[in-house]
Amino acid sequence: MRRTAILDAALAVFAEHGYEGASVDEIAFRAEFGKGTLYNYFPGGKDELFFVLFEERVAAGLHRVIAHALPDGVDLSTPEATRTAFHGFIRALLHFFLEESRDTMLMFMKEGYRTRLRVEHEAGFAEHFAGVIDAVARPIQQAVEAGALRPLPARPVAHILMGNVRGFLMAEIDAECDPSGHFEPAPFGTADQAADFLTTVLFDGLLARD
Amino acid sequence: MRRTAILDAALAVFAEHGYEGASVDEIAFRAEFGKGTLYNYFPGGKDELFFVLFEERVAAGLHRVIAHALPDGVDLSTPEATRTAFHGFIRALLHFFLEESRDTMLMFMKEGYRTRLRVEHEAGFAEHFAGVIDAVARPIQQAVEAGALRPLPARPVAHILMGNVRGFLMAEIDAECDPSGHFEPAPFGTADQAADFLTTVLFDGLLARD
DNA sequence: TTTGGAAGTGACCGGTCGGTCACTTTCTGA
DNA sequence: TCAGAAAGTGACCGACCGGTCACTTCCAAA
Repeated sequence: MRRTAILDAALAVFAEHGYEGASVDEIAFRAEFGKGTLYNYFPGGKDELFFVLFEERVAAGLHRVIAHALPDGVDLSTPEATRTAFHGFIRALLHFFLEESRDTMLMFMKEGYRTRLRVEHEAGFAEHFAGVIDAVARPIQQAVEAGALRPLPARPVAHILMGNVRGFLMAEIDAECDPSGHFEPAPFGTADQAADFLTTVLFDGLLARD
Repeated sequence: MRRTAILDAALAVFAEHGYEGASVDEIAFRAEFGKGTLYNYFPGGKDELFFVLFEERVAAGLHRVIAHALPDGVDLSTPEATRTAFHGFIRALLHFFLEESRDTMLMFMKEGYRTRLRVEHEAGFAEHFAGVIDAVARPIQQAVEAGALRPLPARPVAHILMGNVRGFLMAEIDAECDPSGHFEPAPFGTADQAADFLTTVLFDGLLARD
């Protein structure tokens, strides 16, 4: 499938150089097609490539992880069950981005903010973002109603949760992009250790309990 | 002071368009100088402007807030005192970025990741980042040793804390850049409400307590 | 008033990049 | 076999941008 090959190449180039730094020539070269062919498949050019990638790789990947790790009917009736469920979710997110599709993560990290700047696609991006947050907020709301979580508004909590995962991934990029060692040691350890750590901080809280 | 005028203009343009989108012509135009003058003051051009701004505005501002809100000798002997101290710190950070210097925040948010990509200045950027994290980690370590916080490693906790502030600011940008209303309502409320919310999540934890 | 250097300037240069389109190659079905 | 359509191509174009430098303006000291 030509389309997929072009998207793969575009993802790799966006992940490596960011949106501005990516050149359509390089994308076409890596996909082993002429630039004209690329424009046959994506008349909108660079812009359309970025949007489609965000839609089909980033947003779709996130929804897949959410559906798998926090399925309808997951037990959220007690604090312990809720903690376990979200611990698994955080771990699944980290594994997805770090291992399954690293390029997706890099594009997501480096260019996340850009989605707010492109007026043409603003509505589309906003829809995807809101969809992800909503999908995470739903089980949170459920757990709040069951008395398993503090009575906090669900969407802000979902923002916080996703923001912390994002923060961990940023730190990973730091450590990776820094051969001189200024950022080492990697602040969170492995993906599993990071999931444990994030879960402890977010669900148990930083304050000591007797 | 010419230098300051140029830096002010550069900060405004970087905040508005990001690093790639900013043109040296526009910076010179806004500073009301010829482009040549700009190169007299900053021979390194765009790159040097960005680095100096990051150094003198972003990093210096963060250190000022830290020194003011978490001074040496602040009481971190009990969970309650620690919670109060960091609540004040989070509030001070949000106020600094949202009210005192919005452009600084925007540049910081939009281009934070870029600092990892510019090899020439990598060491300088890394030093500033590490310095900020260290300054936050120091009181955290103190509180951990006093038994006020869980026995978690201080630097990762500092990362988490700063990452959450960053996440809130990102959400603010979203809400601000979205006239069509897809992101509304602003997920965290005012800066003070956001500080309360973040403190609750991070220090008390999400799980319900009987 | 003169003068020499410091400060300021913007037209210009080389290079890059997104996008186009006239042309070539490949496919298909009659 | 062949003709016409579909798919593929890359040289080229115009726009833009960072950085330069020969020139002008300013100013302070003599």
